[in-house]
Amino acid sequence: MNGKPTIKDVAAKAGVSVSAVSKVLRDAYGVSDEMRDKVNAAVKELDYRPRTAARSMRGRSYSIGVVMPGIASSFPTQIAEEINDFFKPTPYQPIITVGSGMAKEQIEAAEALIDRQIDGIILISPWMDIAWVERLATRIPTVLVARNGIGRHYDSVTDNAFEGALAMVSHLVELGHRSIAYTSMGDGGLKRPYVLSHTSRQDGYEYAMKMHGLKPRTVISAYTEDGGYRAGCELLDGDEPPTAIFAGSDIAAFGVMRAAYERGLRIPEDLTVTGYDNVFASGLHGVDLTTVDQSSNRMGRTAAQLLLERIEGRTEVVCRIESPKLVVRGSSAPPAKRR
Amino acid sequence: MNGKPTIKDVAAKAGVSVSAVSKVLRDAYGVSDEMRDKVNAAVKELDYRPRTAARSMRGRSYSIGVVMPGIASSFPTQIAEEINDFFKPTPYQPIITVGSGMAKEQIEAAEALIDRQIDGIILISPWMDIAWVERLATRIPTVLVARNGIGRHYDSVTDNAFEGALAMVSHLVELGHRSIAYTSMGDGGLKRPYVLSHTSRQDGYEYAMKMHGLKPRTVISAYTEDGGYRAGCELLDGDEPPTAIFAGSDIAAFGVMRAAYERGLRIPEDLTVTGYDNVFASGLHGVDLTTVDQSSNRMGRTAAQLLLERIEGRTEVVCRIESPKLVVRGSSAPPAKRR
DNA sequence: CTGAAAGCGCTTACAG
DNA sequence: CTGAAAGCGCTTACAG
Repeated sequence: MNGKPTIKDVAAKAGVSVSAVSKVLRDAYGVSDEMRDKVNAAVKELDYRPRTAARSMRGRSYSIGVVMPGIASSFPTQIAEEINDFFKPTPYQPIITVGSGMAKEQIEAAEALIDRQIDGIILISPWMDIAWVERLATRIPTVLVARNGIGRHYDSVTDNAFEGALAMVSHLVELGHRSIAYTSMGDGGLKRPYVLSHTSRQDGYEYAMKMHGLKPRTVISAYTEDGGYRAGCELLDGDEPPTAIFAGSDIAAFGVMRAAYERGLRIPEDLTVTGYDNVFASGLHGVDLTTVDQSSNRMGRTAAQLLLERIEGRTEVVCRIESPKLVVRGSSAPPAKRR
Repeated sequence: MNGKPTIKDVAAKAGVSVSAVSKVLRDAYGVSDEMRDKVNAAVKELDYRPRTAARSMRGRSYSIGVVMPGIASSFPTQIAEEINDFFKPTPYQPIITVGSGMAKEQIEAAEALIDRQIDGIILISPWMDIAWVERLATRIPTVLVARNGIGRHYDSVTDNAFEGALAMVSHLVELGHRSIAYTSMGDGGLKRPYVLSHTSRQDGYEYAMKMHGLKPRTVISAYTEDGGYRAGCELLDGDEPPTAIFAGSDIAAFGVMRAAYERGLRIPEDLTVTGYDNVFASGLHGVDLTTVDQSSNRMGRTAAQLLLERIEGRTEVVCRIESPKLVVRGSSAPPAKRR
């Protein structure tokens, strides 16, 4: 046996018939416990997974279709929409699957797709450890979005988060801020240099602070409105509240703003708040958040393009790094003379 | 031949071999023009589409996998995420596909899924005409979200948009407004009662206005920030600018707000602006939009539940209508004494 | 309870 | 250029 194991391989290893394996797999009526155990052992040993395509020729595909209108409203959805647009004129159909921000769920989602015999896969902000990704990439054309590091078998598209964070800190320092805090999130156990963008943003922030002779001050919490709120509370209620808070994502910045308003602070008069991502809501009047745009409008297309090239045979690794740009709006201003 | 046509049926109809059909389909080398024409005619006549599952057993699946982290940031994405959560503990895997807000693209997206042998399909805000949907529903379990009317072969989940719009108008009238304009979007040629939610919102608005003895005034434009902006400009630059603008969607309301601010108007002192949907951004400090929440947090799960029941054999039609609720925030207030 | 055989709808060498 | 046959990896009656 070579390549992905089939039901035949399982049957051979377990020393039973193919139909018996099929029955155990489908939990069908009429199998002895002994048979079940033997088959399950063989399945586990071979790491066997039934192919949905073969299955659906007779039985069910266990696939549910969902058709929805456009979705470009956050970084991942924007990327997904561009991928979709890119493949429209080709015979390929993107099928999207949603995991959470956890490695385990993302692996499950990816495997569900592989069971469906996809020709290639794009992972957006993937939390899986790099060994898993490399293994995946030896089996199927793979492109990663928003994950740093150069792979051996896959392509990647990232923004230069280090540079983006650096630009933001420089902007704040130029305005006169000296006490600039940063909110980030945990690294999820990912090891350098194969980290997600936010780690690289944090690196950029810390590097820039030191470069300007300032002391970095990072609070770790979630990249959610609530996470930002908690980080904001911690910073603003502390001994020496900063004059500027650079949130690692716009969503978190919204939470920081809430904490600030709750304390009667005006933005930007009393406190400067900035973010990263340039999501739709950041541009709204009344929000007007200074942020960094990671040019996600190109990242999705680039990822799709790279995947297509791989499907068509390219094997050399390509790693594209887009340059982010600072978007200055009304939430940043010089610090108040005294507090 | 009965059921969906196969390559065999095409071959029989065209009077050629199965392999010949396969070659024409894949544009492979070595087919005469005559053969090509015969096959294409048969394909068209039978409305044949190759099954991706069978295809992928030897060749390509023409499916691209995209794995992305959570996406609940707009009405459709929120629905999609809940569907996803619902199926997590089941053996079914939702595969999401993105169309635009146009019937043609949505049909293409749906067909791409059917080619992949899905067991059931959920359509979110579908623009296809009802005959197409009914035909689909006779072939495969189908559930519609946010589309009015009771089907013969499919289930549906909607919010009571009429009631929601009515509640909003009553709120505005209670505040003292008499001149309340509304922004909607086109009906896309859909015929009553099988309309999308926004038509029903408009009906509710117009009914409520008449009920209060007021003259309805609706501007049609897109449900986008820009569409709202254009509608806002039209209303505010007109002869008798309204004291309140009820936008048919939050996104459009953001555009109306931009038009207002651009003209130096304060919200809510000089102009009341309200929306519908209660998207994330509406709750942000500085936006603080009065709106209607269509309890989309239940709609997705309900749709998934109904689909599962259909897959498992139910055939009676179920139509669930959720009650929306008014969310009063800072963008609505009594009209200025004089303008 | 277990297994040999047919078949799902395609594609792919291989003859003709 | 065209077609008969084998095969992809499963499931499904059907015997045993």
